Amino acid sequence: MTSNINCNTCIIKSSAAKALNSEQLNALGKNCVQIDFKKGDVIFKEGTFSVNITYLREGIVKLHTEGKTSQILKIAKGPRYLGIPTTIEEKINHYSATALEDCHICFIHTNIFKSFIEENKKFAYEIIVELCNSELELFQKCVSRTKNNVYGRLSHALLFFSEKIYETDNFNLPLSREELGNFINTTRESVSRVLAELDSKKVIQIKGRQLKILKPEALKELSVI
DNA sequence: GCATTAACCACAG
DNA sequence: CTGTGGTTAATGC
Repeated sequence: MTSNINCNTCIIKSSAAKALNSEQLNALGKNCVQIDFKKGDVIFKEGTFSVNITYLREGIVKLHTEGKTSQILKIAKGPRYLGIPTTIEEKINHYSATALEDCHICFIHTNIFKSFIEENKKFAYEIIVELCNSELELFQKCVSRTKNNVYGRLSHALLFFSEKIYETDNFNLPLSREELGNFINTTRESVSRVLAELDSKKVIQIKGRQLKILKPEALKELSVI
């Protein structure tokens, strides 16, 4: 149960962890736990105390706010870190993470993570790169949400799932209509209507959550970004 | 004014 | 949880 993890032999290291030497990887193994989550499981929750950096080795999660007006902030696919902004210099999680598919997660003590940043330049640099990518992605999303109408926002989201998450034109949507609405700032009714209309125009094929993108170019035209 | 967009509500699968 | 229809408020032309 309390056996240490061997991070030296991990084949799904983050690009930052690849910069660690063997000694540091041993230290990392002693200061983290790996936990498997099932689809639908809560990984961490908004408002709770947090002393860990969360590393999503494998799987897909949604980062979201709690409450009646729940917003989906981001959909993330492993490998990548999840909780850096909500853990560094913060005691309380500012958002929740829920598994959309089965996930392998490593919880890493914030202290060892911080010490790596101090003692290993390459590690720190790779963390900055990841945070920069994340910010750019959010800027894009921000523009899409501000400049696009419902068609454009949904098109953007469908392309995002297709290109960034599943890397195929044919996949199952990981979200309900309601959640999709929360993701692109609209209502479940609008999502239903737009999906039905795109289907009737043969831009996509939608059956329940089964989605096939027939004309990605058409979706790109609907979205300004 | 008139048309369009999208939210809100209600009700039926 | 979804799909659809009616209603309505806001916005653009």
